[in-house]
Amino acid sequence: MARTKDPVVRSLLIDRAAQMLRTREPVTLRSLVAGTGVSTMAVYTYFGGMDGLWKALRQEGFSRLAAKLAAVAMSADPVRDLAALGAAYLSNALESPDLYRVMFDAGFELEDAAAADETLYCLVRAAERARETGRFRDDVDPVELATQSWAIGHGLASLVATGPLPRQALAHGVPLLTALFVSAGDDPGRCRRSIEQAWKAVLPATDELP
Amino acid sequence: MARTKDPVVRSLLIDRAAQMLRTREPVTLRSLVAGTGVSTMAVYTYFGGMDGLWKALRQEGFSRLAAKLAAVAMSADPVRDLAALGAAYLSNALESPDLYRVMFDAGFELEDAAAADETLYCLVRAAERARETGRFRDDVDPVELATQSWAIGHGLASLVATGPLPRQALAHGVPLLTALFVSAGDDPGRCRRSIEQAWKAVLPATDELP
DNA sequence: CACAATACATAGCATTGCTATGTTTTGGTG
DNA sequence: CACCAAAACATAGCAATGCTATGTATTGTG
Repeated sequence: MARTKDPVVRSLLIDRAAQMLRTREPVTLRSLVAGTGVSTMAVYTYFGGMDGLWKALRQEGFSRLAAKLAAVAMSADPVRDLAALGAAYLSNALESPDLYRVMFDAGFELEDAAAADETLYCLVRAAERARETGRFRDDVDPVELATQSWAIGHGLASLVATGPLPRQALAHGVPLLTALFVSAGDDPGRCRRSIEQAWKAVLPATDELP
Repeated sequence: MARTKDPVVRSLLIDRAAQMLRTREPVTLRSLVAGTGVSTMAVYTYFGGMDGLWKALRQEGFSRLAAKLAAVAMSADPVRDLAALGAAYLSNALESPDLYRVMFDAGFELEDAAAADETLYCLVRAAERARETGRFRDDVDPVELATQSWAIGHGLASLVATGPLPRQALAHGVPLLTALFVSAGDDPGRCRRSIEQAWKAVLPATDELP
């Protein structure tokens, strides 16, 4: 027996905040609602304050990342797929670096932690397939290998997104992932071919080191 | 024919800001100068504003990191030294994670960019030595290998410092660096021994995966 | 229809970073 | 040594920020 929240307002605010991040406008309480017709109180009824908005924005970032990873077509070559997921991760991070920074900001509190797990499990499943098809050794733990791939991807994405490394440095992902997958048991030549193939399909712009 | 700045005040403010970061107190203009006897204007005469303070704080973070890396004793085993530098990097980042986050915040503007280069050159020199002593192949570019080591270290440090991974995940550095250095030509068994030796000397707390 | 719970709008508060204004110190110069 | 201008220093006040308190309007339910 009360008024119900309008989900349109909620997603409108999140989308607008993401857009303001992309255009580098400072996202403040008043600038966020300016022009939308809603008042500042909306941020409190829907998110409980600015902190809640940032948390929801992190969630949105992980949801978009999960969608990008889910859109990567799996093939008969699980190592290629693993590299394609890594390249998609980098592509997503560099496509909207400010949202990526927000995703990994302090606290790392998410409304739904399953979204972050989902992104990791994409990698875990590909690693499992690589082990089942004999590309990786039997003693390789898919979760650990996926975590290590994540560390490589996040390291490159973060260093490029925050400035110290240029965009072309993303190409370091090829030798790094090759080294990791070869250490997991894959044949060096075959591994390199799988990875380079995936890289050019997903990150065609940055396929050469400076 | 004017008054000169007192360098003591400058370093006092930087040290106090670093201390407040460590104790998780919010670093604001007024809270920073509270209790120090100096007024808020000091932040403007010495740093030109809060942005300048953050920039100086980034510089301080890189200076401390450079000191930590310089304190790592070099040995006759360049691969061990390279791993020891990586472990020291992780150790420094996790010792004061808030300062580490500030170092890689937006913009990445430094007062003296040479400090950041210095940290990378520590790794480059070790990689060069590894190549000269035959541990790495001749076609290995020391700068590229150092950059790739940096990406691994930053990825792990960032994921642990911001929350998603637990402290024990730093141990992933061992298999990751091993994979990278083996891909550079080092003998697998010898490489693993060199890295584990360095790891236990610098990061004795986190030498096992969960 | 009536009511109460909740969304929504407005106004005001404490705090933030910053600037304008005045005061004091100090380093070079005749 | 006396002078003075330039710069450090102190204080007050401003616009903007996030938040809360208060009042109004809306709507789902009995």
